[in-house]
Amino acid sequence: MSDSATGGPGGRDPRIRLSDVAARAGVSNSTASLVLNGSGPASASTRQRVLDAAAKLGYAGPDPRARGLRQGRSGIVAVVTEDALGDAFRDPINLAQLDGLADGLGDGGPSLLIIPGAADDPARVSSSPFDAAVLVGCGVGILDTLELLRRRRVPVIGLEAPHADGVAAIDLDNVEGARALAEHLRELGHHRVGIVTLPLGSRRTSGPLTPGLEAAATAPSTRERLDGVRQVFPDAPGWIASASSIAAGYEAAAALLDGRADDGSVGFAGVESSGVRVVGAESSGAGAGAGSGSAVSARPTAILAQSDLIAIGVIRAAEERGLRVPDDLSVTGFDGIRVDGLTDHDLTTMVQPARAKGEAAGRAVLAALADPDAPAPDPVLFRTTLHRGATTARARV
Amino acid sequence: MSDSATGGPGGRDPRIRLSDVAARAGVSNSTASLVLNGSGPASASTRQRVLDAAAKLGYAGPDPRARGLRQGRSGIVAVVTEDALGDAFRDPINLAQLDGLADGLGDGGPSLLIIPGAADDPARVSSSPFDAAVLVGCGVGILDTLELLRRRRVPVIGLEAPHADGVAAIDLDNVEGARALAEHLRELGHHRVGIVTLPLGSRRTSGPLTPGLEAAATAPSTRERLDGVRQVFPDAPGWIASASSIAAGYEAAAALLDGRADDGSVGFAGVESSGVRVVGAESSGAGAGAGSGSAVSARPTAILAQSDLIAIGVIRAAEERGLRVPDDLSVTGFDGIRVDGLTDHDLTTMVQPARAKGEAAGRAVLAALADPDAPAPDPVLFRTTLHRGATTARARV
DNA sequence: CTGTTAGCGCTTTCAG
DNA sequence: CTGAAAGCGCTAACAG
Repeated sequence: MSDSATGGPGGRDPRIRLSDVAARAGVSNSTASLVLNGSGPASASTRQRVLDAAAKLGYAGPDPRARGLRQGRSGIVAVVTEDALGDAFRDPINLAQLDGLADGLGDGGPSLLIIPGAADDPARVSSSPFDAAVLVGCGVGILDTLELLRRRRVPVIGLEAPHADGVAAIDLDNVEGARALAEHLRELGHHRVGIVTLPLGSRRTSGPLTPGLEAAATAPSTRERLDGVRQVFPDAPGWIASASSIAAGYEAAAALLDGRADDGSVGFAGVESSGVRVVGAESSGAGAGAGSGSAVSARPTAILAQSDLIAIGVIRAAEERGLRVPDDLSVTGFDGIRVDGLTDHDLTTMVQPARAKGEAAGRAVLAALADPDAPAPDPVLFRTTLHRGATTARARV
Repeated sequence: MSDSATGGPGGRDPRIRLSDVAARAGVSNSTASLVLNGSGPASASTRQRVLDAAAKLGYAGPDPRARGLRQGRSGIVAVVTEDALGDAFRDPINLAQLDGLADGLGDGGPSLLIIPGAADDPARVSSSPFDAAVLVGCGVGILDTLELLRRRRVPVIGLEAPHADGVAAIDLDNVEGARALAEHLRELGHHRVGIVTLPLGSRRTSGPLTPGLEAAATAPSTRERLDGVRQVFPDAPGWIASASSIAAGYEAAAALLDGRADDGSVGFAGVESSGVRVVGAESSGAGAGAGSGSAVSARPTAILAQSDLIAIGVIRAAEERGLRVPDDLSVTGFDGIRVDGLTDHDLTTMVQPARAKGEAAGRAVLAALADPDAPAPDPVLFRTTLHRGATTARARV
């Protein structure tokens, strides 16, 4: 009875160690370790004595730090995002992916360490222990970070991240999805379409989509979705949303519908950028006669939004201007988040298997951990499926 | 030139260690450590040699596991939730808190390890290294986990979590907020009000709010908000939502508006639970005459929802039944998430400083880490403020 | 079946 | 200003 362990909990005594348990049970450290981990044979009596001692002392289990050092792994997987935490997970599609990732890692599997803002502070990945890293939705702003991860000899999985040497890629067929959506609109007779893109890179600037900016886009999904649209509508004007959010979509659509997309980009109806200010239907009433050519009916008849949240914002902006969706304006989204009562509309969109992508990433992590010497596997490509909702209709001439 | 370090990156060679750097620089381990951490004086030339060696070898910095073991801390803070990941962060209010927490921990501060589903699997907290734990939005399902955390001698911060010995509490004045909201409705002349609550405990059951269930509610915020309402409307019937989501709010409101809240709970207008089926205005048309007493106008004139997401679902259910908000039905929320275009309505709600709460938790973590021997500080109480939106109006008699 | 021994990679006294 | 040595708490070989 010389120890005070049976005293009240929460004391200031140091944490109970394995050696304390072993001593009390009258066995060696290693025996205690074997018993507590179930990783070795032990006689029933020894076993019982160790377990009793552990229970009596309130042993919390092996210190994860020490165990991690010894075993060379920490049971942690890092989730690295370029953006700040709030920005990265505001869009439910990312949460769905994260959910899938947690599932894919399994029940007893590693836990998730969130490392946001890697673009601004690459060194963050150097300070915490983890056995693998998953890059989610990153652009090239992540490359510095990637270099550090390589030095750490940590397997890296990219979820719609830039392809790079040694990175196991989980991809989405954004190009085909976006192309199909655009094709859908063309089949409905739309010619004047506008685009609202996701941010082009890590710098969250919004504004008109100029050819220069478009060429320099670095965020993989943004650029791929843009590429898909360009196969159908090579000249459609666009606006860059500042984020994947309803508010950003609203802002962008307002700009597009009010005809502010003529700053160097190709305007609607083939209007050259000759200083002609293209005016939206509801904006000022006058001013639609000064064009250089044919019927300058500037307003788009359809808008392709690069995410569902953006699309909802677009719809709101349209309706606020007295445009009915889809009668006056067709709107498409991307992602297929279950809009869960966000809006009355059944959005036409490309549904992506976000959860499955996350799970695939989880499996890729486990595979890499199981065999660290295996080369990076081939990219896994997930496909989107078109959901024909009620926000697209035949263009009225 | 006997080493192969200048060869291509990504090789299968083991990670570079501090001793490799020290050896190459021709200094001892300790000197190299001092230089690389800037934690000790060194002559300019030594310093330079070490840095050169590190750069040349591509040293990734000290192994966080080893450093953690040695220093007794890991630079990780656990965020523990009772629910699964997706459920826990679907409501933006929780993301806002998390954002605040990340901020409160500061730039060079610890990273966040997400440990969801603690109610189902308390042992998860034993397998990963962390220096402190933040319990967010937990009920009593967390108590087993809490016991493990205590054994680990880890400081614990509770964000609207059950009060317990040694837990630094960051609270919200839910009682007063809910009371004020109810009072607001009463001042507007409402008597027949319905309640849609958050889940009562870790078991996500939805259904009518019976006195028995109400008495046994364990989730702190649910129960406090309920207590606040009860100060004003002691007998108002209610329905338990299955989650804080639009869909759950919709379901619950549908039940309430269709008069399904009479299963043992007190019905509207003082109708005793005598087998009388209270029928909503729009449901079957007939059936309103069989009551035992005065004018059985069963439909509530106001609904108090325990979260904004739920409130949005309530509004949708109401509108779908031909009820105008607020003319036919007043609806209040709770939280004050910026509804960011989710709905046309300007929701009457109690705004809570979610970000500030998270920041406070972050500061509490840092304080506890700085002085582990300090006793748990007094609870910090944040207050809500009433936002009078456009979803409440005077009751029409 | 159990004990002894040797580290995992790093930081931190303490001497020189 | 630098080096030698100790050890964080645990597990994994290897003996007994």
